[in-house]
Amino acid sequence: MSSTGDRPALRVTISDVAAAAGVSRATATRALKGEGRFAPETQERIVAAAERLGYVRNTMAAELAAGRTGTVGLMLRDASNPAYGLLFSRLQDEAHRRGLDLVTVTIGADVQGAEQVNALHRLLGMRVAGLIVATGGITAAQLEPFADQVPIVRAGRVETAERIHTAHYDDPEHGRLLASHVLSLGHRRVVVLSGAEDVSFAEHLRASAMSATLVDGGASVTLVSAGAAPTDGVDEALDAVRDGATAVMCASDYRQLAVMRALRAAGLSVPGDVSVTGCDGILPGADLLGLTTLRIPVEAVAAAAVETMQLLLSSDADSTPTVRQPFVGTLVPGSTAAPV
Amino acid sequence: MSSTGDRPALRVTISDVAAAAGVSRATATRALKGEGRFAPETQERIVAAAERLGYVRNTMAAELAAGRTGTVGLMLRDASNPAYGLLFSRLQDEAHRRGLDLVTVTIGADVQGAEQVNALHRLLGMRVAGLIVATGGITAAQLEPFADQVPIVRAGRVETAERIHTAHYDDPEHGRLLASHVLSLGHRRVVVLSGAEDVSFAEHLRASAMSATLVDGGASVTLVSAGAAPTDGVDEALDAVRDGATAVMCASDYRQLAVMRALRAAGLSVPGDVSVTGCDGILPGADLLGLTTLRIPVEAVAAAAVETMQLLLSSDADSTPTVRQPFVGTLVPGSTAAPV
DNA sequence: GTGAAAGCGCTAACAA
DNA sequence: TTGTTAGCGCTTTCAC
Repeated sequence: MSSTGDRPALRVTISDVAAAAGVSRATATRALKGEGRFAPETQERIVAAAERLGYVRNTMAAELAAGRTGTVGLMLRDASNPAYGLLFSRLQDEAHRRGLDLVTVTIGADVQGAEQVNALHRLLGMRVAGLIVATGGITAAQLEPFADQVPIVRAGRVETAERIHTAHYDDPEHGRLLASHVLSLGHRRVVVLSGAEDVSFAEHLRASAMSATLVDGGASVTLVSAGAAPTDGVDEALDAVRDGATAVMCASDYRQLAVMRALRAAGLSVPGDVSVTGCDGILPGADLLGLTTLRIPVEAVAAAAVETMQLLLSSDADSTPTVRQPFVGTLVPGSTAAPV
Repeated sequence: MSSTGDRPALRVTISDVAAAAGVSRATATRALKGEGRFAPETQERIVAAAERLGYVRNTMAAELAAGRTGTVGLMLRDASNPAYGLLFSRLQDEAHRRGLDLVTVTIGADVQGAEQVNALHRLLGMRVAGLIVATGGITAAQLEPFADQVPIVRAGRVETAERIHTAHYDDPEHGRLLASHVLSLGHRRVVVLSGAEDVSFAEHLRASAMSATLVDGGASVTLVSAGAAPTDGVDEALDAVRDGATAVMCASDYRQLAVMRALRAAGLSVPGDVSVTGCDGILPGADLLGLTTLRIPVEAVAAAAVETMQLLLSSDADSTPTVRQPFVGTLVPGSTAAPV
């Protein structure tokens, strides 16, 4: 970028406005913010001048001088996943409703590593007033050092670290609900298809709970722990089906779709030959496909996360005990799972 | 990172780091940035001190002092729509690939109005180096005053205003491609279901092109201009079908889903009784539903938008002619549209 | 190679 | 009611 010298038009400062209105900078500040004391007609003049000049307050300078920040930072995971996109949207709505300004940075493809820390630093560097973390990619260890500088709320994923608050999906319960449903349909030989623990912690939690519940219910379980791609592990799942399994429980709707594609390609019918379930319930059109799934409580999590943040910002954060709120979604029985 | 008792919980400034390393602030700045002159071993000491103290540079102060900003602002529309979620994701990826930092603000539910301007000001207030606008909700008139202060690239939607660059979907062409497909299947009585012009400009463009192409092809067209909700106008579309129309062309996949639900509820089969098409092609699972649609070129638009921004940032922006790049997607013939 | 000093644009006491 | 005076944390000449 070029050095000093040229004159970007955006350099309308409050001094310009003050000069144009014939007052001091301090007065201009007050009038523009509508705080403190000033004559109404002075304000009019100042506001008019500001508008005429196209003045936009320099937030950096303002917050630097004021020593505080009005915005909350949001760390988001890749929004190409509709579940995250929706969470993003709802967080934003809720923040807006509560008068909080959100600024977002997202994490690139590399699940962990420098990228994450970089994004975190970008936000912290802005001296955000609080941090909402909606990505599993960043670890508690990376977050914790900053927990006493700024309130941190994790949204979506559970968190065990002290001082980091959460509003999260009750993934184990989701797994249980789905498994109970499958059991109630009479299935006793079930494949559980999930991302590995380090690939998707949420899927891991769901799958573990599914397996446990199924086993408790007297079913035999084939656990397929796969990679991040939805198609990973699908072949193994199909093998198990050919081997006699009557149901495939997927830890996410993405995997469920992949399984259904594969089954279709293999000439197997759903739910005739095999029942299939997923989890998330966010996909538009899931109803038309008849997906058996569990709708995760995105709205509740978003609302709770923002509410908690607001609480932390207004109260003496240090004295607030760590907030941990799990939310349970609702089972969506579809036509992809039927009695055995 | 292990915890230490002496960690200063509150803001560590560069002065602290400098003091701890026994140098001046100026030296600390240089060493930390790796620019300018400094002794390697001095740098080591400074970096070590910074790490030990948990120093995070205050971006606001840094950019204020330096008089420039390294980040590009992104204005985004509600990401609960997967098409926008994906665009968001790809813009982010591309920016990262090119070493641009993106900071995002999104627009709440109110399609136009103060909210939009507020978001715009938030970004401008941060003195972002550039602006990528990925929401139709903000008008050229609102953008234009700032076009000579900061480079602006609109992503996704076409733009006619001078000085505002674009990388956008060629919606009219998309409409044409879909309509040609429907014509080629032999349909001559077609319903076109779209959001009204002020509700979704993209849908409007597509629908207009569809209608024109259909009429040119000798078909008779019933144009249903509906509200924002996908279910709006569906009843009218169904009436037209009962009246003899053999195809319903929807301006978006969301509407297509709504139509298919309604048809199913009405006991009509697709494509037996009526063919249906949509547009977007982003929905996961669209293939399983057999949706006939058009996959919009999200990746290309994102890449072009970011590339253009980078160009504008590095070149003398004022002398760069307005860049306008339309991108055409690919037709996805599905099983929802069949010969008449 | 390093430090001293002068701000960036704004806000917040405290005077006037 | 308004202006004056200090900075916020950092960068950046320009001497040393």
